[in-house]
Parts: sequence; structure tokens; C-alpha cells
Amino acid sequence: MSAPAALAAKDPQERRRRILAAAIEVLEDKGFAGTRIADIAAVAGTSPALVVYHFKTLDGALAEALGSVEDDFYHNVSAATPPNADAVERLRILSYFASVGGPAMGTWALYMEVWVRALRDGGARAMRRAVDARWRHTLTELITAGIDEGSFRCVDPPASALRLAALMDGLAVQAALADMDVPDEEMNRLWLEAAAAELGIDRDLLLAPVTIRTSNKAASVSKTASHT
Amino acid sequence: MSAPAALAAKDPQERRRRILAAAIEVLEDKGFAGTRIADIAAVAGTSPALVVYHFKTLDGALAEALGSVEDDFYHNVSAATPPNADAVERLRILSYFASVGGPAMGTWALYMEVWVRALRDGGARAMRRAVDARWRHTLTELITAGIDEGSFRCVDPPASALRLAALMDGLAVQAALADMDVPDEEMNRLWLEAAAAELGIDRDLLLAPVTIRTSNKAASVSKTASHT
DNA sequence: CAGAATCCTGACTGATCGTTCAGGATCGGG
DNA sequence: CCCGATCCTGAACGATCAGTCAGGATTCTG
Repeated sequence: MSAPAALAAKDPQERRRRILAAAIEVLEDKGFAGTRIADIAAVAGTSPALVVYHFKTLDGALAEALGSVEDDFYHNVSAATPPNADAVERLRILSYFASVGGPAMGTWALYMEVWVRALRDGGARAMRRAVDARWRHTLTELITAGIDEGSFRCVDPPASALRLAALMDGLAVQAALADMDVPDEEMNRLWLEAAAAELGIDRDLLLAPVTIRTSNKAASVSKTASHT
Repeated sequence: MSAPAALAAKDPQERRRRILAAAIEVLEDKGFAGTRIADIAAVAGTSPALVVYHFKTLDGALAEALGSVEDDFYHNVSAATPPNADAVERLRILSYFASVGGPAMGTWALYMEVWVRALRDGGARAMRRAVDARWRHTLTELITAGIDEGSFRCVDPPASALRLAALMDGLAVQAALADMDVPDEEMNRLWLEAAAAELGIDRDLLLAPVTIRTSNKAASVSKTASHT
């Protein structure tokens, strides 16, 4: 419902990419259960048959869309991270992008659906495992880097990563469903406070106002995460 | 797939109750998306048409099943609570029944599905709101009772109830999905520790081993929640 | 430019399921 | 015993979709 259907791409690969983008859009809009091949085709401005032609099956398309969303997340994070950033800054950036109030809204809803599917579907379970492992690995690596720099204190990085990841999930559920309580904006702060306690970081240092550079198309939007 | 289909009940109301029980069983087994009228009918040992006759629609049946599950939870809790129980004991009992490792496993999966549905479906959103409100009200009332007894210290009972409820949700997600980390048995302990901190209760008092009397059919099962 | 590979489409198929319906069984009250 | 209400059933309807297929258009290759 956003792309002008008339604009057909010449390059087949570009067409494929558009379908994938359409799949992501519909997925975030209607969820797994509500996504139809016809919807994706309509948003992409093509025929349902072409979706099947490129992705062989609906589940295949959705799985690839999900993987694409995950890759985008890490890409955005690394694009926003200056080469010389220290561990504290990297932690802040990570928290910003992962927060529901941040750019990842909608993505969390997708992951929640994956969780539910993982209860019964083997493929979804494997996907969740992989996503979780990558996320915890990222945190663990960041923590050990912080220790090496001398700015973090932590006896068991993988365990701390697990706890912090779990907390983030719980907060995300609350924030995504909150009808009014647990405001989105608080998520970032709540998580960083917990991280400060977990990693022995000076609370004020971690929560100090920062500017995150996001590399969005066109203008480079910047947002300040201020400490209430 | 548990009830002998041949045993037909004479009383129509009893028949209806069996169908409801069948709906719960199938729901916990296959989830919302996977539950078919035919499945419920098969488990209940009747025809699909009778399911519709009694509940008018599949969604109606599922909604009533969900409500029944919730009622059962509170019924079980109050049945296991001695009339003279103090706030600390009531808190322990509540935690036991709500823990994923406890009797509520399967129920948590259902609620997770409700959460996801609540993202898009108005009815599910209302249901979640109601369930959440009842749960937080129960916690708030318990907290104020503990304050009156002089065993809890807490400046803002509703806020503490909110935080503890949120933590329980987050832990439930982790435990329900945990392939190995976050063992079920730890949930009870983790939550009680947090409650002890939140409510200013002596940690050892709250975590001391107890025996919960469950009023199950046939033998009265008892389980000791031991503090590692 | 010819032929093949790739890309694309509309029309169709086949399967799944919620729900309806016409009527049969059962039961309770008068 | 009779009659209406309630309870119950098998069969069928109709809607929804994922995926197929035969063939047309376009692009690539030699």
C-alpha cells in the first residue's frame, strides 16, 4: 500500500527485492497468520504467481523476509557505530536500536510471533535459536571487549549476556503490548540501568545523553536519548 | 485424544462441558491457529455440528475455553490456600501456580498466543487487558494485605504489582522457549527473589522450602519447592 | 537474427474448513 | 400419550487460498 504499483522494474533481481520488501511490509502489518500471497503481490505490484515463482513457497518468502529483517538490524547498528567507538558507546547504540521505542518497533512484534510459532513449529524453533544465539554472541563479545578496555566488570560474560537478553525480551513484550503502562521511551533507560548494574558501569556514564547517527535514506535523522 | 469417545453423556450440559474441556485440550496442544472444530469434536467424541450448536462459532468456543482456563487458575490457587494463610505464604502459593515449571505450563503458551493476537485483534486485546487487570489486582491486594500485616514494606503497591507482573511475563517467555537455558524450576525462585527485594521481605523467609497442597482429582499431589 | 533460457501472467485446480440446513432422536410437561 | 422444545447428526455449501500450468513476453547468447 505504499509503492506505486505501476512502476515496474526492469531488472528481475530488483523485482525480486521489491517483492521481498513487500513481504516484510505485509508481515509487519498483518502478521504471519494474516499474510497472503495475494497481499504481497498487490503491494509489490505484481501477480501472485510471480511471488511463487521467485520464492517457491509462501513460507519460503516469509522466512527470507525474516532473515532480511534481522540482517538489516545488524547492518543498521554497525552503520551507526563509529570505527573508534568504545564499549560503552557501542552498548548505548545497541540498546537504542533494540528498544521497542526505537527503529525496531514492528520488528519486535515479528519476533514475538516467531516465539509463539517456535512452540510448535520446528523451523520456527530453529530460526529463533539462531537469532537468539547471534544476539547473545553480540552481547557477549561486547562485554568481553568492555572488560578488556577496563570499563566493564563482569565475572561471567555469557551469563550476563543471557540475563540482559532475557530482560530485553521481557521489556519488549511489555512495551509492545502496553496499552499505556511501560511507555516505550522508558525501555531504553530501564535496560541500560540494568546493564549498568550487571556490568559494573558507572550509571551516569551509561545514561548520559548521546546522539545516535542513523544512516537512513535521504536525510540523516538523529535522535537524542535523554536521561529523564 | 484422551477421553474415550464412546462414553456419551446423557446430560446436555455435561456434554457441553466435555466439549469445552476438549477445546482446552486441543488449544493447549495445537494452539489457536491449529485448532479445528473437527479436532475438538473428535476429542469430545461428538460431531463438529454439535460444537457449533453449543458455542455458535469456533471463536466463541475458544474464547470461552480461555476464560475457563483463567478461572481454573484462580480456583486452584484459592483451593490451595489455607484460610489462615498469611501474605508471605499466599505469595509463595501464587508464585508456585504461576510458574511455568508449575501446573500452569501450557497455560503460558496460550497467553503468549493471546499477546500476539492482541497486537492486531481487538477482541484479544480486550481479553488480555482483562486478564492482566485481574492479575495485577490480585497482586496489589496481596501486597497491601502484607503491608497491613507488617510483613511487607512497599511505598506504591500498584507499581510494585506492575513490575512483578512484567517480570513474571518475561520469565515465562524465556522459560517456555528455553531450549536449555533458564530452566523451568528456576522461575519460581527468580521471581520470589525479585519479590523479596521489591517488597522488603526477608529473602530466606520467602524462599524457605514449603509444601503446596494441590487439590487434584484422585491423589492429592504435593510438591516441595526447595531453595537451591 | 535465431533459438534458448529466463521471466512473467491469468486462469485454473484441489484441498481445507467454518458454517448451514433439513430432518431425526430424545425428553419434559400437560 | 402427545406435542413442542431441546438436542443432535450427516451431508452439503461456499469461501478462501496456496500452489500449478500452459503459454506469452522478454532477455540473453552464440
